[in-house]
Amino acid sequence: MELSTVTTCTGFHHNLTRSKALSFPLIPSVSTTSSCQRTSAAAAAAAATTSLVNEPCNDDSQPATTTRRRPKGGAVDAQRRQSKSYMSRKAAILEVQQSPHLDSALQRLGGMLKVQDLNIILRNFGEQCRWQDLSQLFDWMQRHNKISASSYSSYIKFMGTSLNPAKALEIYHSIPDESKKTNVFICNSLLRCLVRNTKFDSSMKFFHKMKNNGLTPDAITYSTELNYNGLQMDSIMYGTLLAVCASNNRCEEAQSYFNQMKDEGHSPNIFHYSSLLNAYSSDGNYKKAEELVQDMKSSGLVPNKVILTTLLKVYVRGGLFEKSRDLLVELDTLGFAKNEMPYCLLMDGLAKNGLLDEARSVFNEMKEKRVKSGGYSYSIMISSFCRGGLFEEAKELAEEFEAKYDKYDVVILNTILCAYCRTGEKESVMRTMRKMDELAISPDYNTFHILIKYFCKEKLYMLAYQTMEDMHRKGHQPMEELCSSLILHLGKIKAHAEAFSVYSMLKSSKRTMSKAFHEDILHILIAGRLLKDAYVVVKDNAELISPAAIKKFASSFVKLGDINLINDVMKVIHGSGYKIDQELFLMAVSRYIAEPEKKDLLIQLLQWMPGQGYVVDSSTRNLILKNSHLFGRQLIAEILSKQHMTSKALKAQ
DNA sequence: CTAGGGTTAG
Repeated sequence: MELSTVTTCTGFHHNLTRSKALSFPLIPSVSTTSSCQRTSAAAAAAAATTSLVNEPCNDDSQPATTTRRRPKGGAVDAQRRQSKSYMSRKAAILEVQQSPHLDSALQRLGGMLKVQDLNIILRNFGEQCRWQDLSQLFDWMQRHNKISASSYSSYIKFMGTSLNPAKALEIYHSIPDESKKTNVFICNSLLRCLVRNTKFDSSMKFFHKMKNNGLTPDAITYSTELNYNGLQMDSIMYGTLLAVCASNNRCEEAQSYFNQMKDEGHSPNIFHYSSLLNAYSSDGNYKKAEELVQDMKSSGLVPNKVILTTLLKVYVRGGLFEKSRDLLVELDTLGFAKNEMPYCLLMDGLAKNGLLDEARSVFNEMKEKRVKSGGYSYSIMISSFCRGGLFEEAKELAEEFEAKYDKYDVVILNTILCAYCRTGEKESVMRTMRKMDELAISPDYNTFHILIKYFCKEKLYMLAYQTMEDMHRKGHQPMEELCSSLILHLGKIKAHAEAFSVYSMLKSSKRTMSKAFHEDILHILIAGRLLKDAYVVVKDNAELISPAAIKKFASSFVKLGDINLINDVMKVIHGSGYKIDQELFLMAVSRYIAEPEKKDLLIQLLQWMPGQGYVVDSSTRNLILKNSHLFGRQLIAEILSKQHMTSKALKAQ
């Protein structure tokens, strides 16, 4: 019955893919390829890639001097001499690195070492986190004037990793050579150090908990470019730092850098004010924001479009919609509201505070004024309508957007896709997916999420499953709720292996998993007779599974599972605290009697039992005795008598 | 060369 859904689903799947030769990476490969075939193909591809990648590595592992350059004639001698000096320096490098008394080692060997040799040692100390030695060596290098730009760069970099930005700044300011101060490597190192150190929760600053937000490359790029131009290093670097803090909601750090730069005698420019203002927007701190704008005005700077728009953002985030509206009017009068940005800020804020009607009227007002839109406002309104449950209106707006504009990115496509999915416009959903494919816009986490939810709603569970597989392959981690509902549906349509695959995807991701999850998949695996997988689930999560489910699993496994694993299963469930009952022992014994060539396993089971406090009951005992010729009468008699003694001892207690 | 906007979430 329920399998008909799968057929429908495959049909739809065909419809979906037939229209074009598809590069759309989201659409699962045609149903003739089973998931496991695809997996092995992927594995083969991966293996091929690996071997390609590894080959040059093998070459590299050969001794470089013998296979690489082979100088001819007189060059050989020169190289030999060079090598000789290099060899002795190399030995000295090692000795300094390994010496327990760094100072005396430097006194003895420092003289023969070149700056680049000392840099090697410096980097070695840094990589080994030998901060004490690192500072000591750097000190020595400074004092003996054996120092290069590369030394500064490395040292500052390691001050970043050892979470000492203050020291890094101190060193940077102590550089005597002006040209070194604008050296691109040194500046990048310093910036990296500072940026890294702003990623710490301000309250936890001294506890050094790293957070990753991927902003470093931008900062490095900025710093690289600005160094080539050699302009106003400090001021601009502070600008970058403030921007980084602001966009990471690091209000306090932004504040402290702002103060620090003032302390150092730099007067903040409009960029610095703007970034700090933006930092205040994250918690809607309008009091501080207004103070800052006042401060800025009294320093002689006139608020420009960016400042006023950012202030609007502060008001919106603070939920001050009266002030926001007034400011928008002001922006408009000043000619600063010619594009949609300030309207977007307000609309989004209104809608997210449940004021959908007001958001709509701002949107209409904006359209009446013929304000230029790049599609952002549509994106905001369509998703707001979806959030508010106004799916028809969302769909109409999506259609309006498609009719009016021809500019797409992954966000607007996700937004309209969501609108069409919520209203169940199958044709429009497919058209949007095709559009994504044609425009070579690759689906992201949200695209997958929207589609999987849609396929589930349409009861196209296999399609939902294939989409989730794709999602997983692309490295996105699906949400637990989505996985759990899909797993239950796959179980119901008897797609047991697929359900288990979804379970495995979630398990391999870093997401948390609710306790009930393991038991849910266990029931599905038992129903699908996938008992080996069920065994793995039980083995790994026995303490999270109820005794009732363990019992169900155990009796299924002992009855129908791999006979070679029955004893292992017994040990695992016993080990988890489950008390094995007589029924289960009887079942196991019956399996072994039916397959006498597994007699060793029966013997092992019977020998294992007394140690765990188990003995067979009389009916199982009789069954064994009746068949003892299959197993060796003598041995059986011995084992059973031992069990009998254990039983007596247990009763006596 | 440093500043401001949107997509999920039952």
